[in-house]
Amino acid sequence: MATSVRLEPIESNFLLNDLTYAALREAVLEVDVYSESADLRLDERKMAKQLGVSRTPLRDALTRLEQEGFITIKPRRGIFINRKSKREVLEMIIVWAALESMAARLACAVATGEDIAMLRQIGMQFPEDEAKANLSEYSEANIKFHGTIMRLSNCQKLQELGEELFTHLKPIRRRAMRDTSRADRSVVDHMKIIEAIEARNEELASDLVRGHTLRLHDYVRRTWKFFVGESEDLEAGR
Amino acid sequence: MATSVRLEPIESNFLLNDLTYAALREAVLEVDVYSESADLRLDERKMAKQLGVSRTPLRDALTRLEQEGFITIKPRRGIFINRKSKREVLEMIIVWAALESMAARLACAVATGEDIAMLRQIGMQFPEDEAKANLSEYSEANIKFHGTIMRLSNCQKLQELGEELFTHLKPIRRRAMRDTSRADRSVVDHMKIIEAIEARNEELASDLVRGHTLRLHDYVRRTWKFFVGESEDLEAGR
DNA sequence: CACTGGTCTATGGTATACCACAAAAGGCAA
DNA sequence: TTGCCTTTTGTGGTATACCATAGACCAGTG
Repeated sequence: MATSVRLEPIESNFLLNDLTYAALREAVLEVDVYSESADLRLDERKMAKQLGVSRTPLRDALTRLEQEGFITIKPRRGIFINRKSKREVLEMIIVWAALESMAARLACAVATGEDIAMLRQIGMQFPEDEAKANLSEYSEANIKFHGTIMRLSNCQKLQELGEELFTHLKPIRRRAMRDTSRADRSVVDHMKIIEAIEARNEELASDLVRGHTLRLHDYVRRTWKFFVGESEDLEAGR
Repeated sequence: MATSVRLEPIESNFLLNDLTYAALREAVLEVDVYSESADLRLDERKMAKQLGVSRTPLRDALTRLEQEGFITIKPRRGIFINRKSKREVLEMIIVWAALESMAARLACAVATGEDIAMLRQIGMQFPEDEAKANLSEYSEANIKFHGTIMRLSNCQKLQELGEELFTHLKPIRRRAMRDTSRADRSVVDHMKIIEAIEARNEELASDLVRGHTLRLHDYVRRTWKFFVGESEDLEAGR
């Protein structure tokens, strides 16, 4: 028998279309779509040259991004990064509320004690007063908190959809970050949510989560302006 | 001035990739993926020839279908139609429950009297006893009923996601159709839901809708077998 | 016969040439 | 100058040739 050497499987996901997709997606998400002057037009051939790939894998990536709703491809006209209207943002928040409140309900039923303990740990990372100070760090913990609730539901589909929504709201969050006024209230809300889940109170946990997110909805609805000329009425669910 | 005739814009969405996508999607949905013998392998070049297009628009369509989760493309291996595992189906039902219960809640707040009247009309189309008899027709009305609730929420995103889920569950519904035992219970549930929405009782409407859908979840969980060898434990949210 | 290593074939990935159409630019008559 | 028509240019769409690799196949060897 031959000598056997120890080898790890070599995993080179060297598919240009995947790499291109990843690069492009990140780039698109970085664009500050909410400045009036932002250039939302993408040049296919130019990008291909920049990335050093041909148009084919690039177009593959573009197709995916279009389907995910990040861009719009207008035949023979151009490729454009999508702005989300206020209405769309509000609707996404509503969907998020629907998903997360269901997740909280499931978490009450299926999460282990340790998982819930972890949730508490994350939620308590920043006491009320610290939250306002280190807003950026708190924001991280905040994201993690909500992500954890999704995870505790033990329902992958719920999680996936949540993450997708989250990605779409990323440019929004960047903007929301400056808003310090909401941080304190969040901390209190989170504590109550943790307690409800610890008590395995499905009804309460679900209500609290929904209420928490819908308060964000209301806040954005009342205080945010998006673009000049954008219709102010006809808002989601109102 | 020349005579001006009235002309509708000729919308020849003559983009091969779109047409290909539509055709392919329909074809894939028609495949009875739940027969053991079904051929889940797709031949790219062959399909291109059959459709009379080149591989390019076909691959575009395939990319989209893959992202929607209908197929999986394995580089240098082949293209395969996805089967949904029991777990996935159960998870989709849960997500559906989350979305529709939120929709019902919103409907209570924003739906017009006429809209609700329409909902009642759809819901009452088949009295309890008729439902079992014309199962196929009832199924149509049933779908319409739930779709209407989504619509009354006046939240497009909720609607879109619902429809997407619905499409994925299509092969499942085909199979569920034969199941007559659940029809009668549904009719009663629907009536209660209508009444709750008419009373603008958000809490109740939401609870009833969720309960209704989760009952389907439980039913599928307990009674359906998918494939031999598929794990019976580790089910969604249990 | 079992096994090893090379080779062939099928398949998805990639590059590229070309096409059709839209919009802009240019030209020309009134 | 104005309005209409032609030309040009830029864009995404499509076809196709070629490439790299997974896995089947096959032939030689012990």
